[in-house]
Amino acid sequence: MRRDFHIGELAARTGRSIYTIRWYEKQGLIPGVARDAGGRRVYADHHVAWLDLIDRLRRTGMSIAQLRQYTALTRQGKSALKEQRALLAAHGERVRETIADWTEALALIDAKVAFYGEWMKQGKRPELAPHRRAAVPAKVPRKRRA
Amino acid sequence: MRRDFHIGELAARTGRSIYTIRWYEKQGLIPGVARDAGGRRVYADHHVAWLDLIDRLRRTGMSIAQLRQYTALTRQGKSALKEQRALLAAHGERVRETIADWTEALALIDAKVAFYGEWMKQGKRPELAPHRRAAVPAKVPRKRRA
DNA sequence: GAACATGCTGGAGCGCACTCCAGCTCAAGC
DNA sequence: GCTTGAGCTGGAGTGCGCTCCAGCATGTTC
Repeated sequence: MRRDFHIGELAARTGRSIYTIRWYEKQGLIPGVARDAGGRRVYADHHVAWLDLIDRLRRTGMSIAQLRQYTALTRQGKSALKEQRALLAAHGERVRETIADWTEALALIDAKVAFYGEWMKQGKRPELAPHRRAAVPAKVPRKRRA
Repeated sequence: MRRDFHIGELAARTGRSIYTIRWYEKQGLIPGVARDAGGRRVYADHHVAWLDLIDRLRRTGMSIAQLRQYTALTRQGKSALKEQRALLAAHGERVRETIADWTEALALIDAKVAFYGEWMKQGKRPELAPHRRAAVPAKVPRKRRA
């Protein structure tokens, strides 16, 4: 069974570039990276799993800064369990909100696509374009950049 | 009833900054902006609606470049209806995929939060951490930066 | 007609998340 | 023992989407 390996294999197994992995480490997102006699980084299977988790969080909009915080908490282990949980739960909440937001947007997009369909079918513009009546609240400051 | 207004009011009514509005126009995202005698931009209510639509699309991950394309198509009016519809439908598909992706990620996050809860309750790490068994496909090149 | 607000332009700057390079070391295979 | 390949470092560069500024023109109020 495989024991450990170098950065090239980690890159291949996670789909991230070697550059990115080194950069992530520099940002404090990859704890527990040993070096071999020649100064090369040495990884084990759990690093693959960790990078996959990181990737899930990144892809759901978690910033590098928050990821750094989370990583720092996991480094503290058991003593910071509560904080680890809280951070992840908060992120989950943001994800839930975003999904709701996107779902709402999707309804609008679908309506507009249907509207175009009608327009094409009838050869003339149907009454009241959907986006002209959409009561989108105007002043709300944008919370996330999804 | 209100007829038209200047950039300050448009900014106030859409929640975007004056800078952003001017920049959007430079990027070709705001068609039909007239000028008054003094060279100032003049807007009407439909610009508010348009900016709200733009915002919906932006917030669901449409890039400025795609928005530019879409705007160009709407400028062509009826003759490009089919393309407008296709572009929006394609975006809708991407939104659908992203929602699915995020929903999947949310399940993982919730599982991990629950795992932390167990750990804290039992005082010892439960069997098999969820992210260590998650069979995330590794090599798939990331398609979007959500 | 002076003061103040609002708007204009071109262009510089910024924050984020990478991405890449030059120049070097080290290890393994022939 | 020499070539080849993989990895190392510090630092520069990139793309995106804004954000802001200086310096100037115009409009409004008193």
